[in-house]
Formats: sequence, C-alpha cells, structure tokens
Amino acid sequence: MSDQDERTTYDVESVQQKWQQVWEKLDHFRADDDSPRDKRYALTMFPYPSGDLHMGHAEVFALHDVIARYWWQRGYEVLNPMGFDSFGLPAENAAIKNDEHPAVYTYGNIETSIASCRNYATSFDWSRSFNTSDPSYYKWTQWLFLKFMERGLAYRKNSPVNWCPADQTVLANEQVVDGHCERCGAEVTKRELTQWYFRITEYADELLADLDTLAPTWPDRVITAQRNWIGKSEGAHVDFDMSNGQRVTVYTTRPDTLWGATFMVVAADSKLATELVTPDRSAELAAYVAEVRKASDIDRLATDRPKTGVDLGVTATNPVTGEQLPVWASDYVLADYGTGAIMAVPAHDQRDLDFAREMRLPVRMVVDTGAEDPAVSFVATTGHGTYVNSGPLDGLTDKATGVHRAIEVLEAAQHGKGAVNFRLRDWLLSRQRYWGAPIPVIHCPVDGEVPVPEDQLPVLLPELKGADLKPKGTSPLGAAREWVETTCPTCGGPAERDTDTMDTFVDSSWYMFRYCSPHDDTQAFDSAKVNEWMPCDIYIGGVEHAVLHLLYARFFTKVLADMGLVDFREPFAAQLNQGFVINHGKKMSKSLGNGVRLGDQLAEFGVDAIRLTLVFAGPPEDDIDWANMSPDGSLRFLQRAWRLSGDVTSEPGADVTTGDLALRRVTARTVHDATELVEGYRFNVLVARVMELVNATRKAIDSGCGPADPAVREAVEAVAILLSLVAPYTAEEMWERLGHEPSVARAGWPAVDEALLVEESVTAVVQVQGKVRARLEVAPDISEVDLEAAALADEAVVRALEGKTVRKVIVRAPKLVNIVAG
RNA sequence: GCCCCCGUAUCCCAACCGGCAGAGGAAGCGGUCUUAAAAACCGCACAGUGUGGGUUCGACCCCCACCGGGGGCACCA
Repeated sequence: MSDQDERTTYDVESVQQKWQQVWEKLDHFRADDDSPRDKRYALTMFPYPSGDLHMGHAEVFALHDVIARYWWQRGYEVLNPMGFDSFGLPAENAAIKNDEHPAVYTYGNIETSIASCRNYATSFDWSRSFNTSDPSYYKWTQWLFLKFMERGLAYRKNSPVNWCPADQTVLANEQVVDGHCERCGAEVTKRELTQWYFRITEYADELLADLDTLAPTWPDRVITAQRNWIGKSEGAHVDFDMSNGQRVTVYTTRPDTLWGATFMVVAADSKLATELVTPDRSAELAAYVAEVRKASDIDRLATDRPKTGVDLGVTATNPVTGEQLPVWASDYVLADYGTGAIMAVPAHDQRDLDFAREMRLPVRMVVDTGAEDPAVSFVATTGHGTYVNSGPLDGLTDKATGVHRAIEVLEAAQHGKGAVNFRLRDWLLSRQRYWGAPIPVIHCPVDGEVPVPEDQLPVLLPELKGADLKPKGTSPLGAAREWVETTCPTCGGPAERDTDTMDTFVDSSWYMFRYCSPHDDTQAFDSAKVNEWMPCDIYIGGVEHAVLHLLYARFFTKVLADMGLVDFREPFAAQLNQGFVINHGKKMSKSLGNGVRLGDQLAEFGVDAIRLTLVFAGPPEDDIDWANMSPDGSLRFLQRAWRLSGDVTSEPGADVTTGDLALRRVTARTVHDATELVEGYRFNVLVARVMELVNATRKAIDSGCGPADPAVREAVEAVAILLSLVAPYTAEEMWERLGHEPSVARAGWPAVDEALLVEESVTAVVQVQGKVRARLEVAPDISEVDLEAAALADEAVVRALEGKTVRKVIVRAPKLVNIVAG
C-alpha cells in the first residue's frame, strides 16, 4: 500500500480482524441484571440455524443493532440476546439424507452462524445464548406444557386435522396457507386423529382486545392480520327443535333474518349429521361424506364450486314461525366453526341462495332493500332495508335494531340468545416428527393420560438417527421401544410414553423470558428478572410471523401472567417488521438462480459497507432490491468519513466553545435530530444526515475554518459516535485516530448545546397569490405584525402588488407571508 | 369479493402541524489533479409529486373516484 493510499483508504479486512479481537476482550455488551441504569430489552426473532447467515439476517441484524447500540450510547443497560430456534424439520430431513443425528447438522450450523454474527459486528450478548434443542431448555418447555395441562389449557381430542402428506405430520391451522403446507408447499389433506391442543380460544377475547393497546407501537398490518385471524363476530345462537326430538343450536350473525329461514344445513363431516340422519338416508350420507373427505382443501376453498349435499330426512321447527324446515348436510358448512350447523336464509346469504337453487328449495325475502327479489335475481341482498314477513320486525328499517329485536324475541321464547363467535381455533401442537420436545405424558391403561412428574424432566429424546427418522405417518419416537415402554407414575404398572413431539412454535413462545435468566437450572425463568427486563422494548422480525409466532407468544404471556409468574400481559411493547432483500424485483431463490450471497458481498465491500447499504436503502419495512443498491458507494462514504479523522489536528478535549459557529451548529442539529430519527426507526434519514455532516466538515477543513479548529474535532467525534450505530469498525477506527481509547460503542451520546439549535436568522418567504416574490432574512422570534410590515415594504412585493388591492394577508411567522390580492 | 398499505427526478429515497417540491446516495455530464486512468476534490444538470375532481389564501400532505403495485382475509354463516 502506497503512502497516498494510506491517507485515503483503510484496509477493510485487517481493520475487521483487529477490532474483533479487541471487542472480544472488552466484552462491552454484556447486560448486567443489577445495573442501576434504566433497562432496555432489544430482541430480534431468533433464527432457525439453516446453514449460514444470509442477506435477510444481515438486514434484520443491521437494523436491530442500530437500536441496541443507540440505547447503549444513550446510557441504558441493554439486554440484547441471541440464540437459536434449533428444533425443526430441516435438521431432521438432513439427518435422514446423510444418515446421521439431527444434532450434527443443527449444532454445526449454529457454530457457523455465531462466527458469522461476530464477524458481522452484531452487539449480541453471547453469554446469554441458548438453543431450544438443548435439554436444559426443552426441559422447561415440557414443564410449561405440564403447567398448561394442570390449568386445563392442554388437552387431547379426536378431530379431523390438517395433514401434510410430504412431511408426514399434522399441522396447525396457522401453518396451512391456501390449502398448502406452509413449510414444504404440499397440498394439505384431512385426517381424523387424536392430538394435543392448547386452548388458545379461551384467550380469544383478550388477545383481540389487547391489540388496541398495541396498535400505537405495532405495525398496522400485524394488528390487522391478528384481528382477522381471531375473527370475532357477533350474532346469536338459535335453538331449533328437530322432528326426532333433538334440539340443535345454530350460530348466525343475522338473527334478524330468521323469518326468512327456509332450511337448515349441518356440516356433512360433523357428528351432528350422523346423529340426525334418518336410517333410510344414512347410506347416502355416508357416501357423500366419503366423497367430501377425498376432496382436498384446495377444492374446498374454491368458492365458485357448485353446492352439494344430502337431505337428512329430518325437519326442524323454526322457533319464530313454527314452520317445518328441511335439514340438509353439506360441505359448505364447516364442522369446527360456530356450532357446525346453520339456519339457511337464501334471500340474504349468497351461499344459501346458491344451495337453494341447486336443491330447488324455497327463497323468501324478509328484508326489502329495494333491489330485485333474490328469488328472481339469484343475487342475495345483505344491506339495510325494510323488514317484511317478519312478524314483530315488520316495518323496521335498521339492521342493528332488527338484530337487537330478534334477539329479544328469541330470549323471551327461550329459544336462543345473543352470542359472539371466533374464527380462532385451538392450537394443535402435536407433531409426528423426531426433532422436537417430547410431550411429557405417559399413557396408562389404568390411569389414562398421566403427566410425567416434574422431577423426571426433561423427558430426553431417545437416540435415533438416519433411517429411523424416516416419516412413516406415525411418530418416529414410537420405534424406540425401550424408550416408549415405561411405568405409570401413578400406579406403577406398565405404560407407554406419548410419542409425539411439540410444534416448534411452542419452543419459540417463551424464549424471550428465558433470556432474562438463561442458565437458571431451577426454573424456567426468574420472575423477578423477567419483570425487570420485560416486556421487550422492541421486537424486530419478519411480517411472516404476524399471526403464528406473535399470537402464540402473546397467548403464552397471558397464561404466565395468570399463573402469577409475570406481572405483564403482553410480551412486546413495540414491534418493527423489516422488508425482504430481493434481487431484480424478485425474491431471491435457488430455483431462480438470482441469489446474492452475503459472504461474497462481505468479502468484496466489508461488513460496514454492507450494513450501511442495508440501513440506508430506505425505510426498514420496505423491501430492498439489491440490484438497485450501491455497496460500493457506501464503502466510498465510509472511507470519506474515516479520512476526516486523520485531518483533525486539535487535541482531544480541546475547548469547543471557541470553535467555528457554523460548523458547530450543523453538528448540534445533526446530533439533536438523530435521537428522534432513531426512535422513529428512520435510519435511512439518519444516515443521510450523517453524510451531510461529513460533507459540511469536509468543506470546513478544506475551505473554511481549517483542520485545527476545535469545531472540526467536535464534528468528527460526533460522526464517529453516530456511525458507531451502523458501521462499528469504521467508527472504532476513527475513534482511535482521534486519540481515544476503545470502544466508541460505549463512548456515550455527544452533548448538545441547546443554544446552538437556535437559528440566528431564518428565511421568510413572501408569496403573492401563492407565488414567491421575495425572501427576507428575519429574526426567528419576529412578531406577525413586524413580519407583515416587512413583507409589504419589500420592493419586489410592492411591484407585484401594483394596481391590485390587498384582500387578505396570511402570516405564519417566521417562515411565510402570503398576500392575497386582486 | 371485502379490508389495509404504498405511487415524488433515470434509479433508491427526503420533504416537520397543510406553507419555497430536494436532505442524502446511485447512475450521468463537466472541471481540478494525473503522462494516462482510478481514487480524491469541486461543480452541473434532472421531477411539479400515478390520473381526474374537491376543500383551502395555499395540497406530495386532507376528502371523493379511478388506475397501478404490495399485503391480509375469504364457503367463518
């Protein structure tokens, strides 16, 4: 390297090497539980260790680090942990392929990822790291399961469930996307199985209501997605007496249209259908159900599919009209929503109308909306209108009143009542796979489902590998006979262990608590410490977890609060979603061959330049198209900033009050604004402002106050500290060249002299008819009267007003005067 | 089909409570330096804010409609 190069650039690779070693020794990001400082908890969704870090990790870690490092600089004690969500299918599939244990793949990848994180200069506190597949962690996952079981929140039931034929395991509703497996994309089918569930529906109301408290600090789309998913609706339960003596309750959001009900439909695959069907129709029903079961969810989801069904042979009495209604079974009614049965009002529900047409059932309009009669138009009407043929509702014109009145009628007749219903279902948590936390339950022929006693936790996974793990539709754990066969903790007789493992979303539903006391082997977490650190002040992650993980973690927190273990009911006070890193307008993928390898980018431009590029690209939530980015430009800027530190000739601690005022103003303004820019997640603007400061400082050195002015030192030190949030290596190198001890990361936020923020004069714009006619330099505290007088006295303004009458003068001191004339 | 977010210069993006459309970067063009090039430094351009209405003294910003892009929900009674 020539002398000239040394003045203009630094060597990225050697600088990275150098500081990694220094930081290792400093250990300056370790969170102290007993610190007297105010505490902050910065959390990023922990990754699944699938190989090495990629561009997506690089982005989220860079964004996350800005906040964590900012908090340190502002004087907070910061908990900034990282670990790995290390149970899950990819490790298991790799193990099958390579005939090895999933731990080999998992822990190898974890090591690689940690090394990459260190190189990437993340400020994580590795002393708190753990992996969900460690027995010391999943012991407590199992313990929590037992606590849920004690509280009646974990239970087993037989039910049709989502089944992924490729992964050979059941899936939660949340893991089925458009009828496909969220993970592998295979078409999901239904199976009747006995599975474990968490009773998340018990918390549906609270999960929904508390979204309002999160709305100011959570992204809109997450709030909306959760609201939709929980799917609260209000209506009524209506009881129908059947011709066979049974009473069947339906759920409806339109009890006001009960007078227009002309038939009833029950879910074909429900128990209710088989109970109701008359003997002469039962064969037909069975055949129909068999056909329905064969159809995949994909087919079921097609809304334009012709309606099908079977007449069950029974009739139901309409509680308000006394009419006898035929009862049908169909697959357009879902067994697990509402009561699995509906009253059909074809005039005012398109689905019912389609079914009525198909089956030639009567259509009776009871709300006259002014539109054509649905019986003729075949278009159901759902809007407001005048009630007709509806007994006590006749003549009403408002839907809400109609609904209210109908519920009163039903309640008086003891044939129904107002009801709310949720779309949210219970969380199916059993999985027929190996690499997860075993469900800590023993099945005894005498005592039934017996929880494993707490002192026998963890229930360790049996050692299986390679071919033993091949999916065969039942849990691989079943093959480990010596593990399965055990004794009943209650009666001591022979019994078998549950062979399913837990959904990995269980593992990730409580890891943020564990970080507060990560190595405590006496409890899942230390409540006092958790209450000290939590809720997390910021949670950063991908919007793909808007419902899944975030809903589950919220549910867990509420249960833990009810158990008295934590004193808050929401785990994440604020949330930020980062966008994707894409390339040439498309998501990066192997099949498209448009992937950008993080390792290559880091090697070419260095860690700081890549971090800077990702942070500067735009608002954090926006996708970043790597093809539009210029890491090269980022590197040039960093070198430019670094060069400033070599130009400073004043000594550390020089008296800045004598420094160049203009530059001092820019510095003060930049540092002052940086605070709200970071706190508003406007990191891209922050970077732009630092660039501005660098430009101003360059100019001051070359053609202004010169390198010896203390204001230059003040400016460059501010640049180093602000850059420490984004480009830790460059900032550290600058700090050292400025004559300071490491680390700049803990240097503290630059002091701002408030007096410097007050401008000595501002430019006021004078408009005539909205057109700018003059600019006046005025005092910032000029009065409206004085400003107006000055404006009207201005030569250019006078000229513009010639021959016109001033009609109105709007004054917004000190920035603007608008004169309306004509 | 219903709901939410976003459309600013060639590109990525700023613009405070409704008050001069431009902070920053990329690409481009020109200059200084250089034998030359790169780097560095200096400078120059480039849009009237997707479209059409409305409110206002004044609209990128608020309201309505439409177009385009992204996302959520969707046979949930």
